[in-house]
Amino acid sequence: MPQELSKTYDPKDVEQRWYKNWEENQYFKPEVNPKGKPFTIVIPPPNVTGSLHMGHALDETIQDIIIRYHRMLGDKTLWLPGTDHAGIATQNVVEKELKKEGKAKDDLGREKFLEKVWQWKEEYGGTILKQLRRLGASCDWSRERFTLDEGLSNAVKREFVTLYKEGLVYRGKRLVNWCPRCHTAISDIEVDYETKKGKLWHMKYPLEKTGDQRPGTRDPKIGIDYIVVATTRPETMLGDTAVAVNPKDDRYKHMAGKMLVLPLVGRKIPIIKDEFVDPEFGTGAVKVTPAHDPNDFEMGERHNLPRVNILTETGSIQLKEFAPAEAKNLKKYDGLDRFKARKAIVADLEEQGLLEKIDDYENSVGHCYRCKTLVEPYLSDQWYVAVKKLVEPAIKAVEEGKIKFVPDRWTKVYINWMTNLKDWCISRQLWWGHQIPVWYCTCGEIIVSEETPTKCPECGNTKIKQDPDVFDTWFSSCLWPFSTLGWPNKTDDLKTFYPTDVLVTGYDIITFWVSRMIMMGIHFMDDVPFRTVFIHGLVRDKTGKKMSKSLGNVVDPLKLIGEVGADALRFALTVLITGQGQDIKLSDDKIKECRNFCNKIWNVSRFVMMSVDKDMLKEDAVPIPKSLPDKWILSKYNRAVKIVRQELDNYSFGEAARTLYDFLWGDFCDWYVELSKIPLNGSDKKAKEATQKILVYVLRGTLKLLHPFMPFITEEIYQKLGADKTLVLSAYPEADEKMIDEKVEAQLEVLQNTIRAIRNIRAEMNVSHSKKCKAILVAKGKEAGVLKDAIDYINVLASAEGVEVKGSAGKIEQAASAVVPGVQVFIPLAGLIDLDKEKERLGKAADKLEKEIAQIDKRLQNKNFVDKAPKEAVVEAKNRKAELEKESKLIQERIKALG
RNA sequence: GGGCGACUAACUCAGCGGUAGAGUGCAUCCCUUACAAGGAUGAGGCCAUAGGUUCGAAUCCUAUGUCGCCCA
Repeated sequence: MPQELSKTYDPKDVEQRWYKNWEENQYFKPEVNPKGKPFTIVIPPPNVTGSLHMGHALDETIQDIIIRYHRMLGDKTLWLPGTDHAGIATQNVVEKELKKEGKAKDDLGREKFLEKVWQWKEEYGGTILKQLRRLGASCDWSRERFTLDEGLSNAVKREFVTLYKEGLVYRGKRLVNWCPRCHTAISDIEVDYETKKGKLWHMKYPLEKTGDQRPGTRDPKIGIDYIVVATTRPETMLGDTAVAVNPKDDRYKHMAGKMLVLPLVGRKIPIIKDEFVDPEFGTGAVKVTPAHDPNDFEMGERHNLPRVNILTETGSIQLKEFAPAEAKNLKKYDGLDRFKARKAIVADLEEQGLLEKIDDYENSVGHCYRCKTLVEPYLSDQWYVAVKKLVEPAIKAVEEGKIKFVPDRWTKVYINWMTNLKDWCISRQLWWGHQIPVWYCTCGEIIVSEETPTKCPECGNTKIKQDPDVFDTWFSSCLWPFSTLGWPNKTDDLKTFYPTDVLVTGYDIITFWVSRMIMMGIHFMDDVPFRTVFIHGLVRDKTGKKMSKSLGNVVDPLKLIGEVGADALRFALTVLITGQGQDIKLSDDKIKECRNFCNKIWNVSRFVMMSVDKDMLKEDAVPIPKSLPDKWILSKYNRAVKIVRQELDNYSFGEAARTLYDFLWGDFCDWYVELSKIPLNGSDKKAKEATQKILVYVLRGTLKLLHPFMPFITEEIYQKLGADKTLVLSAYPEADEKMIDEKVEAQLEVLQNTIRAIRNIRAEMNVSHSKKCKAILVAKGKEAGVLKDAIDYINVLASAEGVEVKGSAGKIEQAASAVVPGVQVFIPLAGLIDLDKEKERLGKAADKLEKEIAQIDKRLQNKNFVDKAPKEAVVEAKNRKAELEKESKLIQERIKALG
């Protein structure tokens, strides 16, 4: 009985139905393979505010392929899902919501605001995890975690308190990257630098008047000597506490040690000498603002300069750190935004004749990676991780191969970055996150504790105040590979699943996340967090541009899933993965190609189901091949199994997908299925039965091979074939090496070549498909044997009839002909062939052969080649030449025969 | 300024020492009882450039160019 299947594959109901089934049956729990060896991946936790974009789609598809493969290998496989609380991003989202109601977070207060965020999280936060299900991700949802969970919060407290006790975290007043819009510090790597066109202002700083003035550049208006300094940030001059020159700079030798009077402010500042100053830059003299520039900060340290913080947290001028007399001079600037202040200050300097000139200048400026606001170097109290001790073992682990980067080139990037790592600012002036477990007492005592203290242990005061800041989100996500498994508790999961096996992520967060997990994993677990890091490229649009909202080139994976199905999307992303981990250019064409592939799978399955009795569909035994095509497809199939397994083991996902595509479409559909139609429609019952069994066997095996890549369609068909359990838990096929038979493959190639030659002649001679043609095949030995057995196949596949196999050509004149290795093909076309055209066709074939022969000949005549190349290479070349010469000779004879 | 990567058919990319490949597109033919989301056939490439290593280089090395990333 033929099965009833629609003519095209429709993924819509299939995908949702199967995911529900899998989830309900808890197939994704590691416990389904209780005896297997543990295999673990933790998901790079997406932002809880996020929704699925193409980058996720690629990342999760790769992980799902690995996970499903290992599950089918019988491993005790865990893919642990979850989300990240994403401090700044989430707080921003909720603040925006509040703004719509005309409120700010300070109107609510910390507690109420946090309630709001939690509410928001409960309502909208899970979206991305639901979307992962649409993609087919086989995560163990019973183990889902969130970085602000109670357990993970405890882990962060343990982390901080331990590091504090070890002296690896400290509090310091330093310059941080400050986002005036987010009102928080951000770490060095959260700053994006952008080259922008700006100005270089040249300002005159007058020398303090003393008795023995030396000749300098005399400004007649001011009447005293001055120094010109160049700056891109004129407004920060309010905070200048020195001017620096290079000690080797002769121009300023006489001025060092003198004092200047800072314009507008009236502060007396020294001229100092520092190697850091580049004499080539500007005038060779630079203003030093220790509170507002990282380099100046360091210079300030070296020369013991005071720091004057001139900005508020929102980036406006503040006067509270100025001396009273100075503040009085500056009243007009108080509260001005930094950009307005710049204008005012430049205008005032100009008015006083202290602005020499303004040049155009390009420099790179830091922006907040979250909100793109210009970042301000800002002096404030922050907590830092002293990374030096953590970095060393983290580098060593990678150098010793305990962690392997795939592709390997990322190793260098990682080590290079780690080597230059600076201390990590971990406090953030936000509300959403893990509040820092530090309490301050009025007596000056600092209490660092996992438990919330009720009073000061020193003075007994109960009015202690917790640090209002929270931790950088990455300070919690760097624990992810073990905090999610229960750490700091010694849970069974932790024992079983740590270290995890693979981490899959894009190269953009090697620095943010991967490196920090390695540091913390080694530090707290005494073992690496994962053994392999698979780094993939980023998904770009079809022209190679980054997908972004502003460019309007974002492709929504969910929309695509709705249109073509998750399987097609997954497969498109997978086939585009390259060995070098290049960025992926996703195009509509590729998506369409993969949707068509789904359809191909669907239809060949329809064919198998229509061609095989229902009870035979269920048979799972390895079939016994009868015919040459039978042996051939089993050889090709087992070869594919072997290669795909190797490729999956080597993380060559693109290769594996392409191998399967080529096998299923190129070998199975184009050849075996077409060849199978002969025995299926023939009278030889045994041959028919063998073919049917092989069709089912190879199809079922291929579905298994494909399942990690395309879970839905494969399960749907697998079940339609009749199965008593899910494909999710079936065993991944193993190659039977005995079935791989090169001789058989070579024999079928003779058949393929012959059929292609006949088809070619027919096409060139415009013989319509419906018109059968006669064919005479001249061959000897093995080739003759193959062809004699294959006459029925040739008849059908090449639309021929009356095919003869002969030992020699004899007299054949009115015929088109072709030569393939071992076989001469003649198509008698009495009166139909155009002699000139046929000669031209043969001539072209002959030319091609001659060219190749000449090439090989050149090699063989090279004495060095014959002497030095491996013997096999020489023999191969000789054989090849002989074969080509034979073909060439036959064609030449043909041309002669045509006259 | 330092580093990394890419440059192969019209397009997107494989291949990474021994006869240049795929998909799409194009051209021609075909609605042949799995599939027109399909089948068949064909055209199309001094593998960026210049040196070098090698018997032999798209493949390894060294420069150069163009483009793209990362770090300072």
